[in-house]
Amino acid sequence: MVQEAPNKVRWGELEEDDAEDLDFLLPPPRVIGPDENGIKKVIEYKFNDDGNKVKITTVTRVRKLAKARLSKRAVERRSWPKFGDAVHEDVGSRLTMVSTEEIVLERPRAPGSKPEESAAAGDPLSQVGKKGAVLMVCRTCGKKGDHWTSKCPYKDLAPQTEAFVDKPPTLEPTASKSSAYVPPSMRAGATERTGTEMRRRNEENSVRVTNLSEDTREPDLLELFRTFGPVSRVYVAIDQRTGLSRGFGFVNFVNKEDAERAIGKLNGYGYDNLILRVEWATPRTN
DNA sequence: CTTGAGCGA
Repeated sequence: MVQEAPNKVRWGELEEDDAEDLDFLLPPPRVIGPDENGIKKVIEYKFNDDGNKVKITTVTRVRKLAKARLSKRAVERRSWPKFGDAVHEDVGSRLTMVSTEEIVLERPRAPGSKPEESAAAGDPLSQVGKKGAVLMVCRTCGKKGDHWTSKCPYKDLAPQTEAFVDKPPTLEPTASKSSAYVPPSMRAGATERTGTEMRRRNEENSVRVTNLSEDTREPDLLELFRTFGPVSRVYVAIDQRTGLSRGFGFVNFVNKEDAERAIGKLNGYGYDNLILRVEWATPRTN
């Protein structure tokens, strides 16, 4: 007869899978080292298949190579105190953490914000749409109520820096305080020229270039034509589907004489193993 | 063979 103590473990009844549950009965594993020579000892205890307690000592040698790979600075950093969000962390020895702080980026006119807040009170353009008076504002010359950007008489003109040097705007006494933009045609000394004349002149200075090689781009055309005088625009027709050049383009000159000379010199000119055709362009049909 | 794309009421 065997008297059973209530909590006594009966080895024979143990399932194999439950064996690990008894690990708490074993002494805790001990780690010794690594010492000067890189020798590290791990002593742990296990139950063997017969249910007997055994002591297992594992001796390993810490690879010197890994030690050598650490830079002096890296070793130094290990003794630093933690900082940032990692201060409250005790995971491993990590010094830093990815910050979870939220940083809000300000966008001008973010969706949902009130546009009125950003509009200056004294800005005349802020009144656009309120009174319904000024609706057309040209983005090229800034003229209000006159024309859209697409119809601007100055849109094909090259930036004329010399115009400001040669003819500084003579402001009328009443307007002397304001620094309002004065279009070149309104300035003192400007030659008499109506808007329609300017428009027509610039359309007519448009030169058509055909028989371009496939890989000719706008910068190439500009390089070729700018030797004759200031160029206000270059355009190479691109096939939207293939992205390749369609073999023709346009060059607009500021001065008609330059365009004439370019036509005379470059028509029949060999360019990229093709013979260029350069002639006046007929106005675009809209 | 061959004459342009795309913005706002």
